[in-house]
Amino acid sequence: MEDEYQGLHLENQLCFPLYAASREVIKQYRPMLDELNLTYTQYITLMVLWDKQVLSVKELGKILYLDSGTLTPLLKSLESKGFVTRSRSRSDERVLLVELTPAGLALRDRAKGIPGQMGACVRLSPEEAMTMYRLLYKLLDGFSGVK
Amino acid sequence: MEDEYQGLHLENQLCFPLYAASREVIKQYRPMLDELNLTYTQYITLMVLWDKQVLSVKELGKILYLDSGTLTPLLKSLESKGFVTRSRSRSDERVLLVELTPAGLALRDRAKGIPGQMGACVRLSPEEAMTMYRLLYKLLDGFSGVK
DNA sequence: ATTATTTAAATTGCATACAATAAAATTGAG
DNA sequence: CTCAATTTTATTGTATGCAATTTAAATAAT
Repeated sequence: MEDEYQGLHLENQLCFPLYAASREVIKQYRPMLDELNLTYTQYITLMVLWDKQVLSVKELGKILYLDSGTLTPLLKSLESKGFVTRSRSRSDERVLLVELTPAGLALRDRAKGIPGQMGACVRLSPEEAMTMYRLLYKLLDGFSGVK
Repeated sequence: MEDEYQGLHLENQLCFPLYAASREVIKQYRPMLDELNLTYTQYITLMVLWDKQVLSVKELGKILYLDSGTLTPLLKSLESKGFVTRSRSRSDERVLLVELTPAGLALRDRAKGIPGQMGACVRLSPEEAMTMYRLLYKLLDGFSGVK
């Protein structure tokens, strides 16, 4: 006796725990990020900038899987907080360059304890975390270009 | 030579591929769900109702990890589309009961191919998918109650 | 029974996400 | 060169997410 709707049960989905876990993890960040006056999306945006210093919206979007519809207001918010500057490229006026300010750079020091704190509240062994990491990237990579 | 900001690199995060993969997976659903006039969140809500038929907002929220701030407008939208009814419980007027309509039930038939289609576009072996599934639930369970 | 507490939804306000469209600048074909 | 196609952001509109507050109903304590 087959259940023709077998696939349509929440507990048989991979997408659902992915979606739920993503949101729960982001919730765990909140108390830490509140102290820095950052949201999670702003935090990962700064994480990219701490590495690169200057970046176009396009490049940022490619790295974060976000488009200008999300990034434009987010970057304006980071700008209003004094963490980044936004300016047009001289060589191509279409391109908006996002650059870290000294205040934005200084935030890195206040944020450096966060990964450790998050690691502590995730109940996965290092091996499990690494396995999940690899599988998540494999899943992500599997979508690229297929759009 | 230690990098004191080692933890603050996007590629060293578990949260980021989780967040990105979740959104990319949900994007893959869109063309299929558009045909049913459903969003992803509405889809998983119906998935619960296809199992239970009647449920309070509270119970639904517990299952989906969502609160009334998200569910109230979502359920009103599903109601306006004719897929669910919303009514107060007789025995406790605080409780709002959500119930599937015949049209909502009928959607299940049009949706039954979706899990298979999604499975096909996820480039993970069954074993990998199962491993990820288990790890995601382990991660999720690790947060319960720690709030 | 009356009041204080608790509980379930709804509401409010803010910040994403993202599709679709628009606007401005650049590039490329003829 | 010149105009059409392309590229990069910005804007618009819709739908979440979620913290915080409010409202209404039920329960508990006295």
